[in-house]
Amino acid sequence: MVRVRFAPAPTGALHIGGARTALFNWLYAKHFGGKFILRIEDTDIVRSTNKWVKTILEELKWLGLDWDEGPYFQSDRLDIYKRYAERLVKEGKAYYCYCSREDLEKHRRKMQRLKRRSVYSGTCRELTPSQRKHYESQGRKPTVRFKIQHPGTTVVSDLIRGTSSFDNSILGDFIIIKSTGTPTYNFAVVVDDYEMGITHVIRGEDHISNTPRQILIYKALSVDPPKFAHLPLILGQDRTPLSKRHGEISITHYIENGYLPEALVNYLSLLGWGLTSSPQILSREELIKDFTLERVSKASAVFDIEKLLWINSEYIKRMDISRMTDICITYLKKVGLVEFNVKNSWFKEVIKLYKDRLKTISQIAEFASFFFEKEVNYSKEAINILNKEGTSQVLKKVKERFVEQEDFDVFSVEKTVRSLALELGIKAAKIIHPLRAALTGRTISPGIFDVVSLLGKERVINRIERALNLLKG
RNA sequence: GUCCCCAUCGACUAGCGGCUAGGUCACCACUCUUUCAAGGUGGUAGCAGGGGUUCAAGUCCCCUUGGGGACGCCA
Repeated sequence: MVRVRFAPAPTGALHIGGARTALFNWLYAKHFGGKFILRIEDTDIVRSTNKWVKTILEELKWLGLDWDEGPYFQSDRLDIYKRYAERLVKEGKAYYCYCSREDLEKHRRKMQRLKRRSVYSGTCRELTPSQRKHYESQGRKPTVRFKIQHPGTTVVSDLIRGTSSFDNSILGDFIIIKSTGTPTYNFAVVVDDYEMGITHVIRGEDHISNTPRQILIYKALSVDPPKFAHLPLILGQDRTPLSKRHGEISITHYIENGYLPEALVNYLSLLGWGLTSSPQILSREELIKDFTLERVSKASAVFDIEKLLWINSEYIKRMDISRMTDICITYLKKVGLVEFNVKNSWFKEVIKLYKDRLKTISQIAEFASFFFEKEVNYSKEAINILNKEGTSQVLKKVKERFVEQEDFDVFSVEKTVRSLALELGIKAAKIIHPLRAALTGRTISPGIFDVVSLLGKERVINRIERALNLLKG
């Protein structure tokens, strides 16, 4: 049975990279009918907060990455780590270290100055009982360090990158329990992954150099390590690791700005992974069916918002119109553009006009505002069109026709405008452009006959009158 | 600095010794058209460089270059 986990630290919102890691774990579990476990790694007491835990859970739920077990919290499991650490000390595989942070920092700086790799010097490796007693009497709180066996080599085999070996001497005796009694990342992960029966550790490439340390802990504990798979990193446009500098990277931002979860999932799945036949739009089911770690690429991938936007627009185009309408109404209410009692059937017609034009749901507010606002705001370009010679004559004529007209459906409106153009001996465009400017305040809109029809007789006439007044003044 | 990893169009990728190096986004042109999108058609663009191995190298090996990661009582 495949058991995988996603283990975020609640020190910030879920970001693009974390979401991708979660997604790949989730896909792997689903593909093999295994379990996806959520574990919160909150051993950094200072930076971890409950607020972020809540945010991360919400973001995962929005993405549809439901977990089968958890969330487990490492902060609830401190006794377990302590027990394992004590066992290692008893077996001579770990030891208490009384070195102060200052001493360690000094050593680190010295090694840096000498351009040497900084590894723990092993000062406390062979303390005698009386030395320990002496330190204890000074009130020093020890850390627990893992004893690295060297000489020796540790081989890491990775499902994505094959094997690579590390000389143990570069590892250094690392801390597994902090002086506060909480475990460090490397130790807690191993204990948890073992206790939780994790079979595959799928995580970011930045963890690759932690892996030999973790393997040595598994060995010391006399248990088999899980299989490892390190995913390539996600980079920004400048090929440095994706961060806030590159723009919005929190999932919350994408939730709030009109992206669809299935679109984001689809895009994320394509970052560092691809099919032989390369369709780009893949449903959740197709992803689950086709996902394998063998197809994950080794090279890091650049996050491309343009492609995400394209995928999002594809999902918008394919979306059921009723659902689309609901989502848009919810969004427009949120930004205060529409009242709470909007007429759904009318609204649906408006949304239909924009379905093929939106890249994000939030663009509806920008593109269609003139449908919802009482007063039209005229853009500079629209005013230019209105100011063209003969415009007011044309607008007056159209207005007259509209006043007389009973039916305001799209066909009737189009017929009216086109026959007027014929009568006046001008091109329909000569009427359409001023009309658009007058009704929408813009030079860009969906088809003008749809706009006229949906705006309705009263508003259309009012707006034309207002535009005419504007021209006089 | 040391260790580890990586390298196909601007971006994501297909390719697992024999392809005119394929697809998608973006870009450009044309088309449709009342504007803007969407749609349709076509196009520009790539194997980082150098050595090997082989009848044959984008594909295997080595070196160089470039990029990244790690070197915390962060995870």
